Amino acid sequence: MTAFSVTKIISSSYQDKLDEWELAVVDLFLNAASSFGLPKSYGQIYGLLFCRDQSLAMDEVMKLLQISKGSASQGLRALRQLGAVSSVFEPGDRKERFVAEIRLRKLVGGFLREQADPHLEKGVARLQQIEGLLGKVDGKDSHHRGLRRHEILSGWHRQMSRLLPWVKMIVGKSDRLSKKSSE
Amino acid sequence: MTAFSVTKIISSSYQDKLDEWELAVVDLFLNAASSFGLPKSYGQIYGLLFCRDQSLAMDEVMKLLQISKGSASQGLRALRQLGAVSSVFEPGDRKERFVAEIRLRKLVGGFLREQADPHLEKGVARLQQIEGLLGKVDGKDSHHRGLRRHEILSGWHRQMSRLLPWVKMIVGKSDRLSKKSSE
DNA sequence: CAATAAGTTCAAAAAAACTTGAACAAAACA
DNA sequence: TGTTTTGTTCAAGTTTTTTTGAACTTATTG
Repeated sequence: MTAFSVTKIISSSYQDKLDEWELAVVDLFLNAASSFGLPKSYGQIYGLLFCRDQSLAMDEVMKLLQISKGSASQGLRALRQLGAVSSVFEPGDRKERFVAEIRLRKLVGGFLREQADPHLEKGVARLQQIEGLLGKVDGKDSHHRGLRRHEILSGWHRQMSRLLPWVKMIVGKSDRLSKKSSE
Repeated sequence: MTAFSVTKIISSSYQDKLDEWELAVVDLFLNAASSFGLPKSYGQIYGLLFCRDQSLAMDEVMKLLQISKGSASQGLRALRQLGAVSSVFEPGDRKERFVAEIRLRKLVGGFLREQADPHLEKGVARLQQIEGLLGKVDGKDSHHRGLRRHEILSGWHRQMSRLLPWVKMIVGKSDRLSKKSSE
């Protein structure tokens, strides 16, 4: 390897420890990830990338956060799938490098697409299953009760389906506060 | 104890096993609870009560779902706290009995109040903490970057604070589908 | 082509979350 | 007041989830 590869040059411009405020931001996202039902390491990784102007490669993420190769690899993949992170390739470098998506609308949209939408789809199947089971029910009383519950659940499902598009619309429609594209 | 206490009379009108469709509904709520970050047993308990017209007492919930005293007690308490379940006292009975809240707006409202609102409040504190740490930062570069990130996070916080009231409004504002108050 | 580098996979270890049940407290009864 | 019923608490056990790291695949370099 050349003594002055792009990797070396770029890497050398980073410290191997975080500023205190960066640690606080990473911790903030760690907690946020937890409460969204995502692994903490995802939050840490996103938080780190969120703090940085320059893209980071996987090994830098590992070193800065002191997490394993496996966590870094899986976390970055999942975050990209969610649209929370995107990868860039610096020309002349083998490594894949990552940057955080900071437009809230994109983040919320990705989360809803990957987490909420699948649940709604499974909901349809479940409602049909319940409908099926209501056929072979013993008592007439229970059957009637079941039908009423099925109607209620269908109504909820419909309302949730209506709500999600609104959420996607509302988030990110406000006046700009910060200068650059934080939506 | 009197041979014909109210408890005995009420209890005897219940089977000790669920209909198939009820099992499916319980399972549906078990999964729903998981994906909202709540323990599965909370979902089961809510699902059971959701199926029933009559209120159930804790021991009946335990028997029907085959869960422990501890789970039943904690689950019912948490669900009441969330506004997903309310308790009623049949006159002349010592036991506390429970019914499910089936108005979606109440459910969503309770969930947001108990889960989302606290996070937003903690968020304020965290933003202040970060602001504080930005004071004692070494490099001028990092300081500037930190300020920009703080602005972004503040913007997100503001937007989320705006979103929640909308969600509470939108859910439950639709035309009625079922006859009785399922909102 | 061998050697090196980047990234993925997955079984096992570690950590976190949930459930259980026995001991305890509080209230109602007789 | 002593007994019984109802409900809570929490340490220990169980289950689930997350993380780790060694082995592996793929791609690049010399």
